[in-house]
Amino acid sequence: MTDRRTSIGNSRNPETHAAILDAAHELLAEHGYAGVSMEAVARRAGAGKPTLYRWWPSKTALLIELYEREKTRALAEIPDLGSAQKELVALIKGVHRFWRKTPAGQAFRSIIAEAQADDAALRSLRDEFLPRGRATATVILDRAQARGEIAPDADRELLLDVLFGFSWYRLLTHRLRDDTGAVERLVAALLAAAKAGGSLAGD
Amino acid sequence: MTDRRTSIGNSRNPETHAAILDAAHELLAEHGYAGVSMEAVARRAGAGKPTLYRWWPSKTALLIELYEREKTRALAEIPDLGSAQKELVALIKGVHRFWRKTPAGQAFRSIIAEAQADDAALRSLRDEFLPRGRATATVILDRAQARGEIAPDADRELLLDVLFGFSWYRLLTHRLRDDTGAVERLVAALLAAAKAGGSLAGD
DNA sequence: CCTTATCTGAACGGTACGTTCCGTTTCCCC
DNA sequence: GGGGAAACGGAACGTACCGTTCAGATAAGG
Repeated sequence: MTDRRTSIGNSRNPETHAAILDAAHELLAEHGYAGVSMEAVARRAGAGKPTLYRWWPSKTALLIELYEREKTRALAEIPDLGSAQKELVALIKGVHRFWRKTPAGQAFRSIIAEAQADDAALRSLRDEFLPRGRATATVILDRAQARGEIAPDADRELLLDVLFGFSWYRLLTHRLRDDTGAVERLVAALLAAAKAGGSLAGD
Repeated sequence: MTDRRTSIGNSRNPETHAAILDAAHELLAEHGYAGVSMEAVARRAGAGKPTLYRWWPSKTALLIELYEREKTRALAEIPDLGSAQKELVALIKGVHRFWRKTPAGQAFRSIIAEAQADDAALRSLRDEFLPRGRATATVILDRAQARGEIAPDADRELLLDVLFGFSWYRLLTHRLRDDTGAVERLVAALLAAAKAGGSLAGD
């Protein structure tokens, strides 16, 4: 959108790269999912469509890179807060805030939506993208197990499925905001079950 | 797809109505979300596009009607099974089976995806479609409260958000199948919390 | 009988997709 | 210093779908 850009020769132009991600960022913030098309991004970025397709095979790939960029900017690791309750609540609420305050929420909604129409996108979402996002939670659960806050045989995957499922549900129905302590109570309930070793423990 | 249909005069032709829903059903089963376009449905049904748009303002509306039709065919009410645990597990597993065995799962994925690109579709999904689906669960929770299985002030909305959030997550990541007793354990954990009146109870 | 509403089919302008070709720029290597 | 090689923007292409409009045909209902 600024001055004219062109090739810088034999290698990739980082300005072009940034301009395209910035354009996607702005379109996402202004018009949501529907406003983001490869054509619109190219127009806004002052780039050629072949340039987009040279670096990103699909719109989903572009959105994923945008999401990761925002993530490293806005989302920090969760430090040791003394209890799994506090840490998990901080994690979930941090993610919700991230989704609300940045275009990342829009991007993520788009990525999920796209995955429902494209099998390859679904596999990449489930097998590469989501596991990366679970890394922070895994650290928290490791600490919790070391503290003895959850049983050694607790079904951690199920616990995370429930927490992220809840988050997805709120995101996809546009209800991230209604925080009447729901996250706190949900985490408390799940931790209680995971500690007892009864219900959320391995089968 | 069968013989030629035409107007039957002054009133709506039920064969046309059925043929369009059947065509959507088949396309959904064969090609998933991506295979369903208003054009493709019209072609397969041997119908005119104006006919589709006369009765359904959007693809989402068509998919919702298709979903409801399948639902009344495949999904029954949950009878009194003696415990909320059994009933909720039966409900959730029934829904998962419904999503797996019929095109309804594809339809529902499409409806959710569409809602991420269209605000009107999102509102209709959240404020009309989903509440209808919660009716069965509400009956179960009423019985549970009458039995004293969950506290009178339990946060029923949160409980359902968690259960359906989990189900959505599994549906949208195409992992409805891996039942290692996950549903049973999740329901048990939530019911325990809702009975204690501590964590899942009203704030 | 004739208004009225339905149906199919064809066509329209608009948007986006993903690709191809072109001419230009500049680095990298010889 | 010269010559690929690869990147860049721009234009155009064919395909697909969108949602709408028009035409022509059908047949119920008053």
